[in-house]
Amino acid sequence: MTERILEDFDLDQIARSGQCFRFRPLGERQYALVAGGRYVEIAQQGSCVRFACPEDEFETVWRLYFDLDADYGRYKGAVAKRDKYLQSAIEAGGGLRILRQELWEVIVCFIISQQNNIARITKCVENLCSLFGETCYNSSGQVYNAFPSAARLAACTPDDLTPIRLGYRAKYILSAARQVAAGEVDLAAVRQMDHTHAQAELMRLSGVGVKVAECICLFALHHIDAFPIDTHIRRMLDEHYPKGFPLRRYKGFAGVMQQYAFYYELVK
DNA sequence: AGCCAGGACGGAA
DNA sequence: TTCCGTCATGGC
Repeated sequence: MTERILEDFDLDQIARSGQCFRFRPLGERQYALVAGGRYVEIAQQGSCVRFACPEDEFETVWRLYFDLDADYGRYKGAVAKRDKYLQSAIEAGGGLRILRQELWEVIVCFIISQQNNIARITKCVENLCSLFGETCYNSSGQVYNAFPSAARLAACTPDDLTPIRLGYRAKYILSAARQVAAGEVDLAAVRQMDHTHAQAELMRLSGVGVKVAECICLFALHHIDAFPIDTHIRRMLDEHYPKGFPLRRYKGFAGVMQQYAFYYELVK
């Protein structure tokens, strides 16, 4: 068990932010999370966050995963006082963090996300893991399913994926899995690329366009200058920033502002 | 019944 | 380059 007092951290906001689909609610401000091949239960009371794991696991895994060494106060402080929209967004979602999720998992999750809603995306991901993910047991006897590897999915037929209810996205995922499993797209190399090159390389994958590639860059590769524009962000930009979003002001971390805005559009 | 959901793709124009 | 029809599924 590890406890920490964390600033700019809200477990509910993070779990509902739509960047990760593997938070399972356990109770009031409590979640089970499978990430990085691990299962952990997390609970928050006020600013106190309890991780049901040893200190060393918290330090070596979850500190990085939740981006706890970054100063989100600095990001929020960069917002202009007169920018009422972003100020409201920060007020609503000031506890958000940009997670560092596993690359292949984020690729698949955001291929699924296209023309879809978060509730159904979550169901698809759960189905995918329970059907094809390796069954794992942690030290406290918890049973959980890892996210299925590219090789595992590449071995599937379209019929195998029917019960997942992926719709037309199933063929994208099978194709992308084959590209990765065959080494046609080298994910290890993508991890070493800068934002621009990573985006271009990711777009070689079946079912990955500009928006999905930006989500992958932001939520897996931690290129926090990535700025995915989906239907909500598009509508928000048209309504609140008709003469353009101040990307210059947030140079290098515009993706953090995007996430505040996206979350605000979800909950407002 | 029709519209929308964290879009991408292939083919026209 | 931009535009357009199409692609599954489920909730409202």
